[in-house]
Amino acid sequence: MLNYDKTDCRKEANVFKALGHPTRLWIVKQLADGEHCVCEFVAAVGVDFSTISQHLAILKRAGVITDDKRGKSVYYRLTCPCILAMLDCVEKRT
Amino acid sequence: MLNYDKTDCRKEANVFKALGHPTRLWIVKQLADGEHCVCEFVAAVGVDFSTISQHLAILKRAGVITDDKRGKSVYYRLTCPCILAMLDCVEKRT
DNA sequence: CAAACATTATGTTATATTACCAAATAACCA
DNA sequence: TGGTTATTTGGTAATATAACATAATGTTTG
Repeated sequence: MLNYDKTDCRKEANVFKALGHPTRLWIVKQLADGEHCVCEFVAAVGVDFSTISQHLAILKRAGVITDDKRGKSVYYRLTCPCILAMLDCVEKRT
Repeated sequence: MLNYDKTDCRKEANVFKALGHPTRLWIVKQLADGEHCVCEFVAAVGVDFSTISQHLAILKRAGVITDDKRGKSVYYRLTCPCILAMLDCVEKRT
């Protein structure tokens, strides 16, 4: 007999939700090879600084990425390599 | 230099988006051990048949699950075991 | 074939997300 | 210090999603 607890999967679902946006997923993929700065993302994606910043905040809140302020710039990187395995899994099926 | 193609990650992001809802993620977890029928989910979650069916359709469209009609019921199962590795990765970090 | 059951589709409303702008904050340099 | 660059925050409008009720479709079984 299956048993559902509403609060059970909320936090975990949030990680997937964070990855569930084309721009955010792209950002995560770029971080696979190493850290990047916010301005690089802004230049490549071609949206407002604030939009990228908001996407980064969502990924950070979900625990997928972490940041590091050096000089004038903020650099982001993945918190854990298993994220990459997840990407591989999804790439294989699409 | 980073390069962003808008259509690039859309389909892959859709897989994550499908998993990014508490009820849908719970459903996927239940399928980890083997197939289940729609009516089992409805009974456990306590929402409308149509709501569960809609969630299942989203997961199916994303390619995460597949269905199999036998007798009066429709049984769902995961399309690929690597989904489970993704769940493990996320569980470890939450 | 028709009744009964299981699932899907449609329309609607409440809520959540997205992206932009403008303003605030922070770090460096002249 | 004052100016410039890099980033975050808050407000807002357009769009997307979620959940429900109800209607429609499809299958099995009598």
